[in-house]
Amino acid sequence: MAVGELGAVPVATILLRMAIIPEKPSLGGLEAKWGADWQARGLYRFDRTKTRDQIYAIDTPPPTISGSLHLGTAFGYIQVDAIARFQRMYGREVFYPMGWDDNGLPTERRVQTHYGVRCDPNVPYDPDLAVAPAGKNDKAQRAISRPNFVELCQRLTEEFEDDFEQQWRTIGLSVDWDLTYATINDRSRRVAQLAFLRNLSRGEAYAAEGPSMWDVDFQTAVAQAEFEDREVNGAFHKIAFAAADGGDPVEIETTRPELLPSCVALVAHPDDKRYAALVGKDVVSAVFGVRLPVVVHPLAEPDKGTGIAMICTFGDTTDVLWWRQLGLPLRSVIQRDGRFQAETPGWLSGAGAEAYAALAGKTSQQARRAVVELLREAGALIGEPRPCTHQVKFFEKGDRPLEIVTSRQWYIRNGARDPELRDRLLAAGRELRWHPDFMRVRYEHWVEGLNTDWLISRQRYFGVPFPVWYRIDDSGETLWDQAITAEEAVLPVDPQSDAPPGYDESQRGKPGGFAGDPDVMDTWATSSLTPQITSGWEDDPDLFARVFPMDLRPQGPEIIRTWLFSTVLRSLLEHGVLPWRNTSINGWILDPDRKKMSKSKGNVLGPMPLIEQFGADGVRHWACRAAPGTDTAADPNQMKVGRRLAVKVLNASKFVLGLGAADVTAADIIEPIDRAMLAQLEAVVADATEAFAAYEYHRALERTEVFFWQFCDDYLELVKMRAYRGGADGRSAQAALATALSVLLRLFAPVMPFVTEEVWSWWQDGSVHRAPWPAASELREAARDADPAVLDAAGAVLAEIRKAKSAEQKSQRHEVLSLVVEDEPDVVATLQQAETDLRHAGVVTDLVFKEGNERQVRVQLAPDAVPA
RNA sequence: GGGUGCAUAGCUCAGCGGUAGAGCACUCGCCUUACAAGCGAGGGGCCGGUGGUUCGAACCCACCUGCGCCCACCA
Repeated sequence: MAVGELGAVPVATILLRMAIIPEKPSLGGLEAKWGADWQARGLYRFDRTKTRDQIYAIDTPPPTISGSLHLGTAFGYIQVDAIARFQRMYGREVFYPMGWDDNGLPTERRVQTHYGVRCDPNVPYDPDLAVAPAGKNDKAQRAISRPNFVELCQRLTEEFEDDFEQQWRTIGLSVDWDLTYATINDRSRRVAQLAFLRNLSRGEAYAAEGPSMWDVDFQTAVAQAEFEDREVNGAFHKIAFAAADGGDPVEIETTRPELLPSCVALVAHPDDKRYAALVGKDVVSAVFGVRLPVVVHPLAEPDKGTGIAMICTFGDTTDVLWWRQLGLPLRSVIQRDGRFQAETPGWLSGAGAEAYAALAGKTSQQARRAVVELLREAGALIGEPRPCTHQVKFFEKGDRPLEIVTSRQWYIRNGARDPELRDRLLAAGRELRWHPDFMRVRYEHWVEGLNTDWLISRQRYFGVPFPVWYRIDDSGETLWDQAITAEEAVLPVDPQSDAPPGYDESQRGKPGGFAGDPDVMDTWATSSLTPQITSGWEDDPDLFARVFPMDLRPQGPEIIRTWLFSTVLRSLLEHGVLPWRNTSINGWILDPDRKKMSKSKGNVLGPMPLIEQFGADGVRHWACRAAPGTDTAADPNQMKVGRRLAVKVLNASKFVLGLGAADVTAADIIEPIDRAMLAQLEAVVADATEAFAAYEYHRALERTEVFFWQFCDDYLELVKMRAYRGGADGRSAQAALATALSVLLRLFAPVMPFVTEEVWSWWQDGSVHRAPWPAASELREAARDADPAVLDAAGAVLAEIRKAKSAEQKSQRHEVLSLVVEDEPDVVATLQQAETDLRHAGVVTDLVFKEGNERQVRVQLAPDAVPA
């Protein structure tokens, strides 16, 4: 990308117009003032006449709609906004939509607690249902119909969406609010169903009956990406199995004795000599008396437990693997509600069947105690259970361990069982540009570690339904393998209320009729399509051609395996290309104790109170000081820094623009120190531009900020008097100051949009956010042949003068009677070019330069005035 | 168990092969015609540990320690 060659300002352009400066400039109220102005002007509205090469398209993460905006969320979005603002000023038309992730479980949960209701699909729809927010002590949840429940979900999310939009505007996000979408709206449901049907027709999506991880509280299947391990207390139980041929009993250890009735085999490692003689023989399970084979498998670990384990259907995912590979029978007893089935399983009889009566209807926990008691009575429990802690899989939003339940579910192929697809996904990960680059390996490890296809169906209510129905044969049996799919043109559909093609509603649930698919899609099955949703895929081909594939996907590190991965997958399957060229991964926000902020820890800081205190620019500055992917402490002390900078911008601008000369031009810049300052600024522009273009907004800010403080402390102090005085050399300072101010405001604009816009409005037409990004060429002419050392050398001498005054505890306006500066000849020659400014800035009466070997500055202060 | 990132001043972080930096906090000054929500000056560091590469290491390599995050088949 060519850097810094846009928008050169002709030399003769008038730099300093009449400025209208408020009496007392202040940061107060800038968010409201400019937020409303930008909205009224449509400043960030996307211009869709631009072509793909002129456009910069961002696939903004749709935040989950919750009660209040989290500082960590704001942190990431601010960084992206700085990039968006840079790209816009740099000449790209920015496609910057915002979405709301409002489908799925979090919303259902909120509706349940907010209104005190629960969804019961058997309850009829009530068009006049009146609900009010539940009181604190309302424990009972009223059962309402699915359509009523979904309506409440939509009502609640709309309230939150308005609130969120207001907060984002206050933070200064430059998104185009006309492009807002929600993951549950018609467009999103249409895209999700359309993409699913395409996957289905190409064989990439399929339904299968089989064991899957199941949350017994939510009563839904969950996907691999949503598991998490938690440490729980458990115990090893040593259990004896009798040998069927009357030989020695076999001892196994298990943390889940309640699964004993589900045991289908014992397994040992093929090389384990201890059990070699047993293999191929049968054993009999304790208490339940079921005859079971002893089998071998390489995944059995000789050093775990007793080295021989029981295989149950199903205790963990290894059981599933063994069950599949060894062709074992299915003996599940745990139902979808997490309880042991009421009827006695068919494989139990006699004493085993009697024993089962003690388990029927119980939860896993209750059944465990019952089984331990039965084992103890039967003398099959060897010793007492040994307490231990171990990792158990939970649904990340769940409270009880996941069970494995057999059910019919929808899947999308993700490379877990397809090496060719896996390789394509890995290649895509290498092609994508990651910021920072080390985040790439998280993606690679996830793809390499996948072991099941992506389970996309959920047995929930508020989500995108599968656009599928099933025939019911004449005997009333639902034919699950005979799916009727919706026609693309009519999407979105709800198979619970719409009839499939060729049927009418009266045939629902009847022999010879149809049944709608009862499930909804996992939220990621929709949000993996955000590029397609926003870019008008299939419905607006003109827009699609202009923005897809997009430029940037910003997001958090924890959802690389879900959102990022699934978006790449869907795009690869549907379009054969990456959905975007770059991804930027933000870091975590930690509280000042270095712990990750989370609601459960109660250490969450809201961004709005901080904006009250430090201004949006202050909070934005804090966020933009952090490198992409780097964790940052939420330290209000650091936000003071940004606020201070914003105030400084205000005051320095007031000084420069208050000089009042209306007609200076770049041709007026003649003084060496003025040209030196602009030469240094030229380098700043080049560096900042390069950094921004490489997604290193923090480097751009740092470089600009360091320059700006030096500009204020040294250059501005040195030339102040000359600028006040006017005349040819005064005009030089005025022109240089105006030039620098214009450039600096634009360099700061992406990070601090409010204060820069405020100052810009004092003396420029239009918005700073649509002004051209400063180009090095703007400064090159004025800075030609400059010696940048003049400014540094003069600044160093000024520092010596200040030091002397400080040491004597005198004011900086105190007169210096005599200043003698000795240095090497070329340095002296350089310094002489700034002599007048040095005299004025230091209040020096007598200044002498001497040539010598090393720097020596002698400062003699005037005596205190005798009080009159 | 594997992977990955971090470890520099009291705090938050830059620096990533050539004499230790910034901001905050702290100390001492200063009403100075942009700014007292300001300005100036100052104190403060065996750059986590141990080895190695190099003329030279905060920086490169190896190992170790501590913290965070991601993943793993968890009997």
